[in-house]
Amino acid sequence: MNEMKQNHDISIVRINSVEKREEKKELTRTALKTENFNMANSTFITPPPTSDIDHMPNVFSLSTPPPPPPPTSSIFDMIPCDISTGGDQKAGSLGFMDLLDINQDFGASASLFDWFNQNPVVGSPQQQQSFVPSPASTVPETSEVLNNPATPNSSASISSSSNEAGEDAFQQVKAGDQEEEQDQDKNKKQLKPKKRSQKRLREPRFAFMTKSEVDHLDDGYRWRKYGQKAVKNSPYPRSYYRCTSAGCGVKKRVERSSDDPSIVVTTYEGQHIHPSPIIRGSIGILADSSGFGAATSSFVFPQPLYQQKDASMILCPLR
DNA sequence: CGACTTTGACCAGCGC
DNA sequence: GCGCTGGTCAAAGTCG
Repeated sequence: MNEMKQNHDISIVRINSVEKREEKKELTRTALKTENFNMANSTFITPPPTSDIDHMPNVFSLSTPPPPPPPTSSIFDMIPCDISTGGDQKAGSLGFMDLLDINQDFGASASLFDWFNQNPVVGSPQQQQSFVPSPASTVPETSEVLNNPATPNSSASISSSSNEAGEDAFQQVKAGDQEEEQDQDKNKKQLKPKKRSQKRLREPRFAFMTKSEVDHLDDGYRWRKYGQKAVKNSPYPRSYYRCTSAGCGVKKRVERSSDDPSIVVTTYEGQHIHPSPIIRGSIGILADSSGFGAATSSFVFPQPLYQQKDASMILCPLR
């Protein structure tokens, strides 16, 4: 429980479903374009030298934070980060969904993905923030999450590569999702000849970093582990999980940061096509009130990781 | 006995 | 073409 009062870190990143290298190049370009968005009140991470950026797994521009949440009946403490003013970050009592402002109005968005789509980086420089990971933060190369674990103020970020190219790619992938799912089903059915001839398109991915003792955080969904691989330049293996719900192709990868073993990097890929089978606490309320978790929701955000005793996190916009 | 994990093998993509 | 790496498969093992 004390951990909840400690510094917590989590960052959430929307990952475009483009090939990793294209991602990297595009995002690098974006970062280079936006790296001068240094604001007086920002927690700005000094961009690395251009030559270093090539070696960075990714760089992201920070998406516009959601509008302030409406009054809520959540049983959780609602102490949302003051996004507009950079106010208190009383993360110790923040629920994960609260931190995400997920129980707020996502409008017509059926999902967080949709919401991200409808809320690209817009507006003033105060709203738009470049986010370039610190060179010291070398999350393993496959990690798409790249905030700085050592970011002061325990700040974390909802980040997205919300540049135009990224949006386009994201939209394209969304449009191709159904097709892809069908292909995946076909692949599953035609198991023996392990042919994956078609170039694999990536589903939209979210990644976040969690300070946690436990590798596999209980997010409310049921997962089946289907693989584990040693990660290059990291003593910690990466685990691969698939959602066990029939027809749900959501995957997640879990790995520990080699730099900070207390940080677990979780990457979600795909969209749940079903509500979470395990509704805890007020998440159901939150889900209902926001449309998240509804059967029609195309993506149900990971559930209350913060409720786990070994997990601690904070989610506030980096500024 | 079903659900899940472990683990070695396989495949695809990419860089050299 | 070859080797490396990430991602996935699937048989075997484990657990409740």
